[in-house]
Amino acid sequence: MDWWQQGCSHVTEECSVCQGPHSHAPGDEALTLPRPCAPTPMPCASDGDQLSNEHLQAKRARVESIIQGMNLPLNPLTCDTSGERGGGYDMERGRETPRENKRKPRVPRQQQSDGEVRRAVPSACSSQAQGCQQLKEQLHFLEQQLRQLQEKFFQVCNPGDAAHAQEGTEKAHLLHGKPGGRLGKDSATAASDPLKVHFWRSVPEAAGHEAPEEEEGAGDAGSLPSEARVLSETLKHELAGVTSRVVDSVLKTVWPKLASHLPQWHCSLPVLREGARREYFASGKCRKPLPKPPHQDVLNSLGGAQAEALSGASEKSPDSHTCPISSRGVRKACQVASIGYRLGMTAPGQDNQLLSQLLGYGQHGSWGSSSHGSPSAAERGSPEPLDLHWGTIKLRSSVMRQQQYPRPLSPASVGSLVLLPAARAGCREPQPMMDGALSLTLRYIQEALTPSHLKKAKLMFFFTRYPSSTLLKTYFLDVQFSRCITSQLIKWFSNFREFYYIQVEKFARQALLEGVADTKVLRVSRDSELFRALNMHYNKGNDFEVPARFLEVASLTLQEFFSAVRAGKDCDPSWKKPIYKIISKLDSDIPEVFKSSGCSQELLRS
DNA sequence: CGTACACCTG
DNA sequence: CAGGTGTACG
Repeated sequence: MDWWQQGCSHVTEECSVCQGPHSHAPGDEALTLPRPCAPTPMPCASDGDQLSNEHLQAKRARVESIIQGMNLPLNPLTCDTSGERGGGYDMERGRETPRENKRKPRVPRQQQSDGEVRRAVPSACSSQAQGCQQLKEQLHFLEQQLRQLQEKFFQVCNPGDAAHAQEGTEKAHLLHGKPGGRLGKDSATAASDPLKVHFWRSVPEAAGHEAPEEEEGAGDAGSLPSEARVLSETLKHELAGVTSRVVDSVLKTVWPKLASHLPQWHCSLPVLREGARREYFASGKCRKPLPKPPHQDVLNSLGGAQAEALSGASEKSPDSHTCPISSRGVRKACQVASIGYRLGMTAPGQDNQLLSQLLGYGQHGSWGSSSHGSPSAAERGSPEPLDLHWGTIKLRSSVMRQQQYPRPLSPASVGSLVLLPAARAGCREPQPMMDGALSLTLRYIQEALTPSHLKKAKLMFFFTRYPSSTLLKTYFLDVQFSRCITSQLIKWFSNFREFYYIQVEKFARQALLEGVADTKVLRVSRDSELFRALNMHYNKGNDFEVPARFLEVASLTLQEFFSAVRAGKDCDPSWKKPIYKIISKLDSDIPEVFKSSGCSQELLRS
């Protein structure tokens, strides 16, 4: 139906850069140790000895890699710092002045200066005591995390489990390849299939499933070949050491800030950005080839991710998080996150939250449900704060963006939108389990545009056909603007306009052919064909009440086209320009509700 | 040179 | 809807 090829909203964009590398093991680039063997094929039952030996070797190498990686000096690899760091974008905003060029006569749509940032000042209440308590919890969690990782490793050391793991990986590949897999479905499927669970969910996450394995894994350490034993001991040591170092480092770095500005401490945590995107792609909505599923084994990725997270945590480049785009070399670290794995964790909800922050994973599936020991949580459609609803989006602590301001979602305002479902309280806070102070510190800024943003943009088109980038920034507060994001949004509106003008012109010509004489009769009403076409495009679900003003604009556009064509102006190559100019002045203000960060989310649901 | 835009194309 | 291209600015 649509004039463009349907079926691929390609919402993200920012970095086509990371696509290639997805297919190979992230660990390889990030870590220095070479891997002795390529991922071994499934061992045949027969030559078990040899194979398991190789297996061990490989594993050992990987473990060493992990360790190596962890010890690596916090290399600056968090996404790029190349010239185009996010910081520069604000420069664009000076352009508030409408450019009255010929090309695009812009309407001086004065932005209510009120739109000025209202910083959500973290309540001064964040006392040190509180912060301390939180830190303690975090540390505790980290420890658990570490233990988990160790156990996981031992588990993998066990040949049986190794095969198991691989199998899981393969399954995962299939899952990845399956288009149209929606989050809900994925998590549901995962829940029903142990193997998938094994892969998709954070290791320990499936606390229910894995708990036994953990013990088993730990117990098996004794039965391991001496070689492996040594290895395990070494690993334990290293891990322990690394953890304490990291913890110390983090604390040292963060504590000062913490005292004055509690949320700040997340600033030093890098964000791996690929996860979300992969999620989105996985949903089958992108026409670009899905990023190749991970070809490395679980251990490797665990190591990579872990190392990255850790090193990143102690490195505290304020810019480290700002990698809107490209920078291939540095990207790898991020790519690690694109693999669907999650580090295991046994800790309850709050910790999941933390980890997600640490690793920057876009969480899909539902940690919440598993951490609650209730697999049905996700299925029964009572989304945990972090799950499905937020699943496809890239999460990030807005604190990391000094420019952005934490803005509590406003269900109230969302509700006032003429949208179908009422705002869900659930999406208001990311984390219920978390103690108040901490949860207050977590706000999420998406780094990529999502389908919900698209939808929102379309609705906004009813009000503005020529939004300035400034305006866009004002209305898409929940996205981290980068050059790419901005361009993409601009492009969207450009596409909207294109469609709009094409439609109007079509109907104008049609009217002409039908012998319409009086321009005045050309009115776009809610039941006119033209309106239907437009509404279908920008408001598919018809869940938004199109403002009357838009009808007027459409009418005027129609009339303009009509007269122009009738006057034979369409011979002039640029005969539309005058029309564009006129229309560009008809933008109206966009309702404040669209500023609500919850708005996008709500839109997605309808 | 970078941005924004229209136009064309897939 | 995204890419690509050519144009028109500042």
